[in-house]
Amino acid sequence: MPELPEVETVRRTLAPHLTGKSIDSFELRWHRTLQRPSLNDFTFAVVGRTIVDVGRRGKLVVMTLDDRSTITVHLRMTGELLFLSKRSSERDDARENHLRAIFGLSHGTELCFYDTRKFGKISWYPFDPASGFDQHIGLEPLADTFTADALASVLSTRHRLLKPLLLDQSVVAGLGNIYVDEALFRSRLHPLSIASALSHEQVEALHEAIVTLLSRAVESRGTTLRDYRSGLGDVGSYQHALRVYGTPAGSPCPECGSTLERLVIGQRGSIFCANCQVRVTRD
DNA sequence: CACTGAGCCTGCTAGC
DNA sequence: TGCTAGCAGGCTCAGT
Repeated sequence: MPELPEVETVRRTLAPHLTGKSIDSFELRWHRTLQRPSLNDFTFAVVGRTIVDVGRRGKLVVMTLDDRSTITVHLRMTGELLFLSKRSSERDDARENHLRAIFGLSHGTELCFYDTRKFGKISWYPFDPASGFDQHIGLEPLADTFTADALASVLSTRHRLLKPLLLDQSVVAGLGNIYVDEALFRSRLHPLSIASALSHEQVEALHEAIVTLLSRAVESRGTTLRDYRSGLGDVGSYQHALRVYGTPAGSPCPECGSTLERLVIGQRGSIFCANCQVRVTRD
């Protein structure tokens, strides 16, 4: 499942190939992949424009066009954005039925959006600093502005369970189930802790864990458990560095050896060590 | 404000 | 071997 490091890797691999290319055509093969606006309006807005930047905000890939409007792509669970240097002839025939959208680009290239489970979304937003695509996106964990104090200020007012709060994209952007479980394990915090009850030292440990984890995962070009590929089709390698995610409940904790537990918290499977990870509930 | 559950989807797997 | 039921997961929306 692509989270921040995977999306950042997609962005980095696509950027040199997409920047400066113009969009010659757009083909939509699954209508719900296009979130907004309508197909007619989307096509009118993007065809003929040039891509001037490929950025990222949280888990969104953000392509800025020459009129400052933006195309955003959310990969959700199984989405893949692949750049192909030879239009259609390089496509994988076996996956043709998972191909949801195709941007025909200049120089005979194309950008394909594959998405097995059809959860991924493509949107277009006109340039508008007052109501852009990122109105409800929270702190950006790899930005300079993401400090321990900034994290403390968003946690301190929230009387919510820590894990669902960290998964909330309007609070911190880019974390998903894998990196939240890993960050909580590394910072020795129990997923059922109450966010507002954390001490400043505990927030600092959590901040340090998030930043270190995401930075290293980006360096490893992301985590490939099953579907994830970069913009050029390569797998990541951070799955080898995961400490608890993907481990079956009942396995020994890699830190203390006691039994790892699994709970469903906020409708998400969660793996943790009740011995290492302290449950902070006193507010 | 915080939380829960349904819905969106398909492929994999456990169990028969 | 072949079948089915259940699970996985990010996010949105409706309801409590």
